[in-house]
Amino acid sequence: MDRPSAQALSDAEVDRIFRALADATRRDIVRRTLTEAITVSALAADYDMSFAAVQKHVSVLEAAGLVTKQPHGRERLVRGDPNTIRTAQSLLNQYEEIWRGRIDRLDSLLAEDSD
Amino acid sequence: MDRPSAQALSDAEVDRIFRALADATRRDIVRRTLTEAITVSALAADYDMSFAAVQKHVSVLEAAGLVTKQPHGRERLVRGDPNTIRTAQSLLNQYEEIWRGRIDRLDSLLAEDSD
DNA sequence: TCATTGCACAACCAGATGGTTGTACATTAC
DNA sequence: GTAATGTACAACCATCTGGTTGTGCAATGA
Repeated sequence: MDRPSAQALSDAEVDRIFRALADATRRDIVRRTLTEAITVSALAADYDMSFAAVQKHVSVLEAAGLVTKQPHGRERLVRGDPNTIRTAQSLLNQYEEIWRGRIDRLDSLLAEDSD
Repeated sequence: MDRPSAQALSDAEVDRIFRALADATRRDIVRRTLTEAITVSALAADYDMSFAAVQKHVSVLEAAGLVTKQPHGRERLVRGDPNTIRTAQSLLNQYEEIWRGRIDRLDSLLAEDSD
């Protein structure tokens, strides 16, 4: 089995998820916002780059579905989305299963041989 | 627990792994080479791009550790590396655990309240 | 031997990425 | 009311990315 399974993602969506994860600052933002919602400016305060740069990182994460942004007065609360993380996990699981499938095939080959 | 755990990867290494996965052609190459070793030219035959382009994709995957290239006469056998897949999985697991940790903390808060 | 095949590598190009600064605007604080 | 804060967004820039073509060379096949 493969999990309740995310409904067929397009290549572009998968691209966006992995690409969003391929940056240390963005991974850090995900990490921090998984435990609690944090405003963009509170996030930005901890990185050695401009507010606008952090804003861009957040928007890349948002486009990938890894975080959501919720308006709260003039602030925007950023929260990590565990569902998209699980989507990525299940994608990687598929590769591992393909690999395990190969092993199974080798096994049955051996079984045939010993017939 | 977290798996036998990959030995501390640098940010750059993690970047490379996720970046390599953020391209549909490269994901397809990984998929195909997990079940059997395939030469670069055999891989290239199935994509609508030049041999050199596929060569580049393979080298991105190789730099990320997602495939290995083994010389075999004038050919190069490409095989997917399940270990690096598992490394990526365990990275994603960490995020899920962080999220679960948040839940646990909420639970203990509730527990305190009911004291 | 010599043509063909498989690969490596360099140069080049358009477009994406990751950063910057600057401007504008809504919300909150004083 | 006015200043300060938090965000959005555009323009700009250097570098990276993903493709191309072309050249060279080693291994294989005829």
